[in-house]
Formats: sequence, C-alpha cells, structure tokens
Amino acid sequence: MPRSDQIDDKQNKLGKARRFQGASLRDVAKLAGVSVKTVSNVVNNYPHVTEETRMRVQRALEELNYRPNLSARNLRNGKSGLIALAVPEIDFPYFSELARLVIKVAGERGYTVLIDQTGGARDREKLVLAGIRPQMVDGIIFSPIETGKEDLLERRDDTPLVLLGEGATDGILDHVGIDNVKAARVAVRHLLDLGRRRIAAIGAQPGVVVQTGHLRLRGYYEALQEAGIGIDQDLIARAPVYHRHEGAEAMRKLLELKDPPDAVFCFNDLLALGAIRTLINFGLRVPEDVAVVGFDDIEEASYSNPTLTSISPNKEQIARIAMSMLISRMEEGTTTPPREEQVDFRLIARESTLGVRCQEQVVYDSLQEDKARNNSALMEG
Amino acid sequence: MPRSDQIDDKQNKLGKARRFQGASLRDVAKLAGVSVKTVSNVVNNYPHVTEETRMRVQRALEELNYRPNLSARNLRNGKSGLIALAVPEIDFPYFSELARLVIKVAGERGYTVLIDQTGGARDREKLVLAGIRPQMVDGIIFSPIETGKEDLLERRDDTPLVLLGEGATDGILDHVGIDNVKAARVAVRHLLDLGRRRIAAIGAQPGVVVQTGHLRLRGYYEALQEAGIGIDQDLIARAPVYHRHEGAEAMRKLLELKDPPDAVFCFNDLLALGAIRTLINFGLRVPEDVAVVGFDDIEEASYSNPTLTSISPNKEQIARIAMSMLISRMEEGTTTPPREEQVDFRLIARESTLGVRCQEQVVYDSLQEDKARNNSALMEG
DNA sequence: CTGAAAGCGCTTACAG
DNA sequence: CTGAAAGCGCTTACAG
Repeated sequence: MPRSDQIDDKQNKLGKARRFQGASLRDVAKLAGVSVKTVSNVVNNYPHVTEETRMRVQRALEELNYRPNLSARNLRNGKSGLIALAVPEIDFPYFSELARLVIKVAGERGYTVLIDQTGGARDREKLVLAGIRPQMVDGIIFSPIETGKEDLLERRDDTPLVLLGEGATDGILDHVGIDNVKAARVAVRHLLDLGRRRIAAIGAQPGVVVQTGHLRLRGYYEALQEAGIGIDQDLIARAPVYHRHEGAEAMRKLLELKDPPDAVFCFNDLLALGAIRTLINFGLRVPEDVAVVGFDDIEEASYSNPTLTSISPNKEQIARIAMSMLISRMEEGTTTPPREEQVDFRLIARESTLGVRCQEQVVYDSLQEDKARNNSALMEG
Repeated sequence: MPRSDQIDDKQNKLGKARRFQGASLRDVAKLAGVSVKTVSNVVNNYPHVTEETRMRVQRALEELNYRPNLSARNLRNGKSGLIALAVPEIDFPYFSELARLVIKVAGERGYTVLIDQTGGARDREKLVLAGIRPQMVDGIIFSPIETGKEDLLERRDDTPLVLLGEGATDGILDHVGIDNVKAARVAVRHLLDLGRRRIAAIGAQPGVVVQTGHLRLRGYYEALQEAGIGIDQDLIARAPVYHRHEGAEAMRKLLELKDPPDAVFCFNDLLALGAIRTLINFGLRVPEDVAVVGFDDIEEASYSNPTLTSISPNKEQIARIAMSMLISRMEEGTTTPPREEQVDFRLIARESTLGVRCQEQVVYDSLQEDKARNNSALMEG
C-alpha cells in the first residue's frame, strides 16, 4: 500500500503553481487500493460496502485528511448549498437579529448563508435581483428598501428568491412580512387609549409608494380617523434612513412646533431610541411629557431607559417561513404562483408608554386578537 | 445562426431531472458560431479578440442571459472567492458591526463572506478549526470564545485562518486584536481619575486562561495596584456570557454588598448597558451614585441614556488588517511565521462617567498616547 | 487572433 | 459489492 507521501504532488502536474488542494477521492482510492466509486460510497455513507473495505477506506481518508471539494460536488450536483441573505446593512439590529435566525434555520436545513449588504441603494438592490454571484447561490432571501414593482417585473434571473418585509409586492414574487397597516394602527391606538391626542409619526418616506413607510403611515392615518382626530401634517416627520440619528433629528424638529406632540409613533425602534435621546436632552420626561412607541422590538427595546414599547413581529416565524418557501422553490422546483405569507405580531407595552417601573405587557397579539391580555412578564424579574 | 431555443435542453441529456442551469459557454459558443475559448476570452475581458467577434459573442451572451457557473470556475481555479466569518452570534452588536466592515472590505477585495455562528461553544468552534465547509471557503476569519491554545495546536486543516479578538494566541496563528490589558487599565484609570475608589469589574470568566476576560481583569488589577488600592474579590463579578442580562444580574449582586461599588468597569458594552438598567431600576443615578464604563463602543453607547463611556477599538482597522493578512496567505501563499497585529483604541468618555449633558471626550488615544485630549465633538450636535 | 483538448474533483448510471 | 468511464462548466497551455 503506497504511503501518503508518495501521492504525486499536483503542483508538478500543473503548468502553473496553484494552492495545494488536499487529497482527492482518487488519491484516497489509490491509497486504499479501491476504486473512486467505492470511496465516494463510503464518504457519502451509501450502503453496499463491505465492512472491511469501509474500514480500509476510512483509514485512507484519515491518513490523507480528505476533505471533499465542494466546488466539484456542486458542479456535479448542480447546486451549491449556499443561499444569500441580502439586507441593507447587517448591523441594523433588526437585520442582525433576523440574520441570526435565518442562518440558524438555514443550517438546520443544510444550507450555508452568505450576506450581501445593499446599503438600501437601488442599484445595489438591482444587482441582487439580476443575480449577483451567478449560480453561486441556490436561492436568495432579500429584504429590499428601494426596489419597486417595476424592478421585480423586469427581473430575468431565475434564481429562487423570497422577499422580506416590503409591503406590496403584488404577488410578483414569494413574500413574507407582517400586516404593516394593522400593526401601525394597533400602535397608534395604544397611544390613543392612553389619552394622547397630539400623536406624531416619524419615518414617513419620500418618493416610492410601495414601501414599509407608506404602509405604516396608512395605519397611523386609519387609527386617528377611527378616533375622529384630524391629521396634522406638521406632526408627520420624514426619515430617509431608519436610524437613531434620523430619529433624534426628527424629534428635534417636532419639538420646535408651537404645539408639540404628546406622543410619537416611530416606524422602527432605532428612530424611537433616537427620539427618546432628544427628548431627554431637552429635559422632557418619557412618557409623562411625550410617550414613544417603536416598531421591530429589537433586544435593545427591553433594556433602554426607558424601556421601549414596540410592535414585535415574530422574527423566527419570518425566518422559518422564508426558508420553507425558498426550499420548496429550490429543491422541489415548485412553479406554483408566488405565495404571500403574513406572520404574527404583538404590541409589547413598556415604560416608554406605561411609565417608569411598569411591567411589560402584551397589549395586542395578532394570534389572539384580544386586547389587553396581560402577559405579566414582570420586567427585570 | 441557431436560435436560442434550439439549444438542446440539458434535462434530456441527463438521466435524472435537474434544475435547469442556464446557458453554458458551449451553448453561447454554438450560438455565436465561435469556439468556447473565444467566448471565455470575451467573458473574462481578455484582449486579442476582434471587435466584430466580440460583438457577436456579446449578443449571444445577452440572448442566452449567460451567467458563469461559479462552481465550475472555482473548481478549475482552485479557489472559491468565498471566506467565512465565524463569530459567536451575528446579532451581538459588536460582531454585527464588525461583520459589516468585514463584508465591506472583503467586497472591495473581491471576496464574498459567509457567516458561521458558533454560539461561542467549544465544539462548534472546533468544527471551524477543523475545516467546516471544506474547500468551500478560501479562508476564515474567526473570533473564538472558548478555543484554547491546545485547540489551535491540534489543528490539521490548512485553510488560511486569521484569529480575531482573543488575547494570547502565542504566535500559533495570525491574529489581530487590541492590547486588552492596556485598554482595561486605561478604563479603570479613568474611573480613578474621577475620584472613584470602590471600582467593581463585571465580566470575569471562569476556566480557561487564554481569554479576553482574563486580560481585561489583569488591566483592572494593574490600574488599581498603580493607584495603591487593594483588590476586593467581592467587587469582581463573573459573566459567562457578555450580554445585557448577565450585566444586569451581576450589578444586582454587587448592589447587595454591604459596601457597594461607586463605579463599575464592564468588560463589554452590553454588560454595561445591563448594569445601568439595574442601577436605574434601583433608583440609583449614573454616574453620581455609580459610574459605568464599557468596552467595544457599539453604536448604542452613543445613544443610551445615559450615554456610555467606553473603550473604542478601531473596528475598521481590525477588518482591514484581518483581510490583508488573510489575503496574503490565500493569494500569495505566504508561509512566514504567524503575525500578531494590534489596532488602535481610544477611551471615549460620555455621560455614564462625566455626568448628564456632558460633551463626549476622547480621554485616551493609543495613537497619540497623550491624555485628556479633548476632541470636543459636541454631543448631539 | 482562434480552436481543439485536457483536466479540476466529484457523482452516477452502467456493467460486471 | 466494486470498477471504468462519462460529464458537470470552466480555464488554460498548446497548436495553428
């Protein structure tokens, strides 16, 4: 039996030097004195291999520290086992929390996740749709910001793709999200229930209509209308990016109004945390002077000071459903019309609306559809 | 010239049905009436192609919507253009901020990043060292938690790997980090300078010695010793995981001491934010009653209430150096001894030590080595 | 400037 | 139960 150091060095066989790739099936087969097929059988745990042969092959695999070449395997199998998660920026807490779950769920299903950061820029998002990293990934989970309906319709690439978060994709592609309008309505209604009447909104977005910001704004309108309160355009603040800084800026402007708000509904938690920062800088009390509600329920919402009332979408459900949809396209090649799925959400009330030292309360649960159910998870134990 | 729909359907040529892979170079060559080599030349922008031929090929590429098969290209080239970033959990703010930068820098250098989450568990970390996803990635950037020196020495896999964050890797592998001992010393000295004398530490870790926690604790000891203050073991709180919850718990225990601390140095920002949450719940004022310093300078530190004084490592520098080190191993096959690089860090003092409404100040900058330089970035504009 | 052919490492009918 | 051979799609010396 040849020793491992007698295996020809591939560097010599190739014209050009190349990083040594490790042992191949052929090397192992040679060392074990069997055919490549048999080694492959052992590696892939196929039956029909004599125990003795198996042992011999195992030893050879060990000795050569064999590692299958995934590029070759993928080429042969026509798939890579890789999916892309395309998000604006991975360090937005909402996206990093979602990414953790997507990576976890994908791992359970045998997939590896690579991350694409679009920065929420339309041209980078178009690249995602056009098939960035062609045939490197079997599928894509995509959380767009600026992508519009036209962009989706123009798409030529046929890599399976599931959309996340956006509101109206009009059944062009598989999509999983939450009922943004309803969630926003629930959030604003909570403020109304607490007696607030001058309720501001932070996070309206200029331009494109097919967007999260638009839907949440609609929910805001509907809640106020239901309560018979007129819309004051001065109370609606824009935010091109949903980050702390923009929330702080927007709040500052709202405080300059001659009749400033007594509550503010922010279209995500980062905006809300920025807004709170401004309120505190101005010496105002939250929620006594201004109550604040956020959206996303990132972990920080449970620890900020004050803790933040927020709409809490079921993120694990988002990850699971997105992955299931994607797998059914990737593996089963499903060609049914695009599916639209909505996940559960809750409104979790905390100090920023209930007051200091209040217990955390689940004020609304889309799963239960009954209000004021008190989950009584005593805050901080 | 044959039309695209005359290209044989591969499904028929293969025994088993398989997801249609799109057009290959061969298909394009056939359609354009040239050889595969010529198409390859066009695709890869090689010179020596007649303008006319190039046009013809371009048109064929367009018509068939050709996308190179990266598995095949990688197989042929012996590399994948993929690197793995292995971190405990992507949604720890420090790691998501780092990931954003690594993905950005990698992209600039032509690499795609896939994420491995180890959960900080030793067996999962061992898998990373052993070559999880064999030959799928050209290199690995690895931020270990429980990996010890023995694990590094045992490693058989030869995929280029750069370690992040850990303190003492004893030159076994390339490593980039900061001077943890010194940074911790700077942090504690800051508290001493403010007149604090009962300074607690949160984040000591049981077990393994080669760990961040150990080094930061040493810096804490050294600072106290320099100031002639004895060590009180009661003031040293453990934290198995560096998360908000553990910080809150640890702080609670410290407050139960008959002689509670007047300051606390937390080994990362999340611990500090958890600690602050507890302090506020107990009706204590930060920093008047207890001053708090964190470590990492995650973005939340600039917006928390109070804003958080923290050690700020140069994360972009970490990402850039790690990527450079990795590339020199991957592309140049450098076989020089492992390198050890330390990046700059600063101590940025904010409200949690300076008091409410104080300006943010750079109290220490390892690059300048001069104290009390006032950067005067007026907080909140 | 272009073409024919080999080979990267794998899996899989097809024989035996 | 095992082997010989084809082919996934690409790149690259080697000819011409």
